[in-house]
Amino acid sequence: MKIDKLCGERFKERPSDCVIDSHALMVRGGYMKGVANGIYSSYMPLRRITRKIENIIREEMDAIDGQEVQFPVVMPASLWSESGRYESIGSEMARFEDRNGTPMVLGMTHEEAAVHLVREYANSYTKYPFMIYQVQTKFRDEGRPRAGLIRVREFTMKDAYSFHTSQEDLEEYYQKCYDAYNRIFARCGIPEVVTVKSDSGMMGGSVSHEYMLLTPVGEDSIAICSECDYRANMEAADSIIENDCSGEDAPLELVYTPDIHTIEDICAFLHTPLEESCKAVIYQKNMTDEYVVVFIRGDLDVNETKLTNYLGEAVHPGEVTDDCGLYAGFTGPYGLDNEKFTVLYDASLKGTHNLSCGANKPDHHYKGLKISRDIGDVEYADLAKIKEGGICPKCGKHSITISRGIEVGNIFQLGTKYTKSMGMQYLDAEGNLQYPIMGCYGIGVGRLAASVCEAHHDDYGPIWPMSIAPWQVQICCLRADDEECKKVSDSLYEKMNAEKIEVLYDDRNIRPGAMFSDADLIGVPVRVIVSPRNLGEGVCEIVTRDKAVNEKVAVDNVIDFVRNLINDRLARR
RNA sequence: CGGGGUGUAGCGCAGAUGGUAGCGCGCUUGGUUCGGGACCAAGAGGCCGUGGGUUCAAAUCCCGCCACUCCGACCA
Repeated sequence: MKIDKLCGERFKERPSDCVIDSHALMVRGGYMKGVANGIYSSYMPLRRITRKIENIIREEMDAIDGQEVQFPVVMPASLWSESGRYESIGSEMARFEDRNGTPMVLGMTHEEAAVHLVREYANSYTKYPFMIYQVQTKFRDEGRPRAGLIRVREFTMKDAYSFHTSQEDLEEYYQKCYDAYNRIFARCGIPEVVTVKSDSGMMGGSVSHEYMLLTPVGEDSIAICSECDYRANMEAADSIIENDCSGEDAPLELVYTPDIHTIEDICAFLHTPLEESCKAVIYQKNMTDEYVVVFIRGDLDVNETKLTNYLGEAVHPGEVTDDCGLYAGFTGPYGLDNEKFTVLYDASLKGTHNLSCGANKPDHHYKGLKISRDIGDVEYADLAKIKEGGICPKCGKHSITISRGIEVGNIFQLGTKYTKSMGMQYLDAEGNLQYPIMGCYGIGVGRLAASVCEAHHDDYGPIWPMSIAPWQVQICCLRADDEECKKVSDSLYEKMNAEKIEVLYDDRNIRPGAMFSDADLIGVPVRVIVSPRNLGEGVCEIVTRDKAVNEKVAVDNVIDFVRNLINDRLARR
């Protein structure tokens, strides 16, 4: 490919609306162009990168006996009604009618399609286990796309679905997939990706892991133990709290606290630590608007995902009205009408005493609350967000740190949620009807490309690893108007093409500075610089984008040198 | 969904107190240059997001839409 015909503009100024570097560089480098909010077209460099990523994924999926298939982008709503998700998923699923008025959807994930594809075929235990996968476009009408390719509405995803006749078999395969994913990310140039335990969300199922690239620009928060190997998504991280209950129990005492609403203010007013307070956080159930009051230690926050999972239904922050029976800023456990509201206690309140809390009437709080004495036996649930410096659920030390990460892939043990709801069954060896157990496994291709860029770039552009670089070599003919320089460059270009070396050739008559800047933005790993100055010594200069190599090589040896460099880097994993 | 911001040339932006549009980059032509985004000269390129209103006169003031974007919520 010659660069003067390469579609896409490269430019100097950082676009003002790009927050993260990978986004800015991929726009500046002519990789992509926004079409609408969260929808992009790719130019050739990005397409070559994503194609290489897809092929790495295919190799690894095939290596664990995956079968590549393809599901449709457009599906009838009825298919999604079978699993119940046509009703349960919100506006992130695009819905429309075809010309006959039949409700249709755009695929945002393909569990239903996967079950549909194999449910008649896989009617005997002899056909299990198996895994099918596809690489395809998905559309999710996200409320808030952001950060270039990190969060978009339309994207390419590899999604895989495995089917098993026992939980043990699923777990064995899950582990294979777990390892395959690690190989994929390492081969794409980001071996530093870590796995974390995660919440399964709307996918259902129990065990799941997310593959995270740790970076401050990531949009997920992850709890990581600095002492052991515990890592979990904030949503899934168990919060463990130890309370010191030594000292005298104070009596319950009503205090007049005019115009004091927040728990911080009350503790300051009463000169008590935040840890000795009981905060009320009020939610409403999405379906019924019924109030849910969560009591939690004053220094902690409620994890809404845990709350949703505990209740089995979604909630939103509650709106406290004048006549609802709750007093904003003065809600507390003592004297609260348990019949009228769903009242929950976070485990952080277990074994506490001398708590400050609301008194369920305006301008008053209690101090000296001891739940076991003043309220009685209550059930405690883990509803709190883990916090920085918190206790590690695995090793028990105060060693939790919170990091940010980009989720580049995930794997789920789905169980029988879809096979049951969609009536997929097989006959086991004893002739009994059984529901197969499923796993599913996803990787966002574009997000992975952006993540590699985010992890490996400098001020001048991306530094693509050889395995996914848009081209392997770039020839910079520094003086296209110099006969000898042009002749040598042309000949190198021809030879590389003949040798199937992926080469981008720049023989434009532009100044060296501009040429190097463009090359930096395209991020090709190996650069061959041909100039009158070098040719005067009978050499070309070979440098790598990552600055590891910078050598003068005799013109006749350039091809060999480059080929070895490429092979070395491809062999590295 | 809540709260901000911005829409003026391909890109980045300027256009106080209303008077029919300008700068830098990029693009075209010619010339001089040539190892980290050169210089000179001459050009091309705009329904000022959109619909209303106020006014003799609106990019500018008022109202409504739309789009993009940032922070937060939500998010297989």
